[in-house]
Amino acid sequence: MLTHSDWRLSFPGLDTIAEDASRMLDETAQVVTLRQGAVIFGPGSPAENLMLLVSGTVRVQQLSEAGREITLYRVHAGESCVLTTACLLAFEDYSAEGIAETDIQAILIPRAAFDRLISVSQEFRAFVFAAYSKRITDLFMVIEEIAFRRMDIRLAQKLLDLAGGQTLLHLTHQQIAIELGTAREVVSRQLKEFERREWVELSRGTIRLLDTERVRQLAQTR
Amino acid sequence: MLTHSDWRLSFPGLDTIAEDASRMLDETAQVVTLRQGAVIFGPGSPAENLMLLVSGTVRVQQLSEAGREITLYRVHAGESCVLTTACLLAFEDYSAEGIAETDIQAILIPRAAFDRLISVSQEFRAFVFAAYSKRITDLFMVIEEIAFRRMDIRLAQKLLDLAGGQTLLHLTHQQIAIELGTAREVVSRQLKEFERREWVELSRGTIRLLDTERVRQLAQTR
DNA sequence: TTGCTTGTGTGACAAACTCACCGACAGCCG
DNA sequence: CGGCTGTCGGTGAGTTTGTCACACAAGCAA
Repeated sequence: MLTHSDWRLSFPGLDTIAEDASRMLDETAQVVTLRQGAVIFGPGSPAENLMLLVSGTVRVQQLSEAGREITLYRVHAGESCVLTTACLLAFEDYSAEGIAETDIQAILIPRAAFDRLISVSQEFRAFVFAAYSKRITDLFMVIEEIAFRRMDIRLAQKLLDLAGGQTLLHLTHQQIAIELGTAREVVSRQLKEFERREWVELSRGTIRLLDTERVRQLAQTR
Repeated sequence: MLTHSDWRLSFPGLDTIAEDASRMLDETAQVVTLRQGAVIFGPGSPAENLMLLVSGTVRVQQLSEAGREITLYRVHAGESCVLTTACLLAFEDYSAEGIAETDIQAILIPRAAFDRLISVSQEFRAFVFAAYSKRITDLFMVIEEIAFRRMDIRLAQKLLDLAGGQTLLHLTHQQIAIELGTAREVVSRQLKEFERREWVELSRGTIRLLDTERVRQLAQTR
């Protein structure tokens, strides 16, 4: 008997959930679609739901008072935006914000249902805490990177990440600067240096990777 | 009827816990005492318990491969070390480590009991998620600071924090550098500058605050 | 005393950030 | 087509922060 909720199959850990909890999920979860650029949560608009991302990606970023930004992590399809749940249950406001990087499809589980599910289902608890664990270690990595790693290495790494196997990147230097939490000029200068070494080719709004191997070597430098 | 477990009174949120959960806490929780300097969790020794700190403080720090360190946050009496619980349930290893900064007394709640309590008690859930919320916002603040704030401002702030109302600080420059995730020389130079301005008086292993007001003014600069 | 460990001071240089400004490019509109 | 406008990228100059190397001072023990 197949329900309309086969979306659950794409969330490792939720597919094996017990019968009663499963029904509860089906009854309370609602599917939503959001356009690229939509602000999912942020200062002033606290999260009211646990969000499970079915398709698309969400970028979570931190804003500084001076107007600078840094990308903390991304939520991909099959993952959940759990950090909001802490605030979801603790009623505390967030200083970070989540933005739909593409059009997205997501499942929303309201606060009350989340609490009930946590209570009822061991599998759901495991799912939630595993997601927590991943996010928190992500945050630790971000801290380690900005505190201890050189910009050129971080930039090389980020280029590879954002390229995702492709060789063509459609990004402005400013966008990359936000990814790394640095200034646009720093990115421009580093990219120019990479271009001098013939690792990349630059043109307005795009970066072409010419020598992925060299870039990877730099990225893996400790 | 007073049980041996009045420690619970010092944990806001656990004092009002329901009868059955309360009993479960009493039965499974064990009190431990640890000496200053003890490593509570860290790479290689994953946390096996939720820890509630009755007295003393725990410093949680991140180590870099290059051997540098940064203090992420502190757990004080009446707080819990929840971030370990994520890993506790998700079985994932930690890249940070927790160190007893003083002799400490703590309550340990084993993994299985933690899971049961989460399931059974709404109050316990609220307690845990509130603790999560606080830690995560702490981490966000750390990220904002190291990414965007000037060292002199951060140093001023840290001096006030560590002084805690006193005017005498027994710390080496190296220890402060670890707090801020920077190099010892940077701290030395900044402190020397503060001394030239007659905000502090330096001597081997101690710092005396002379003009707390000026230091506070700098710390509050945006 | 002498020697050892640990903590601090400092100069020189490299990396990163800030500020100011300029020119190049794309899109749009007359 | 030409000119306007907003965005994007390049660059020099000055400051802050991080790195390296080393010198010196304070405390402690033999």
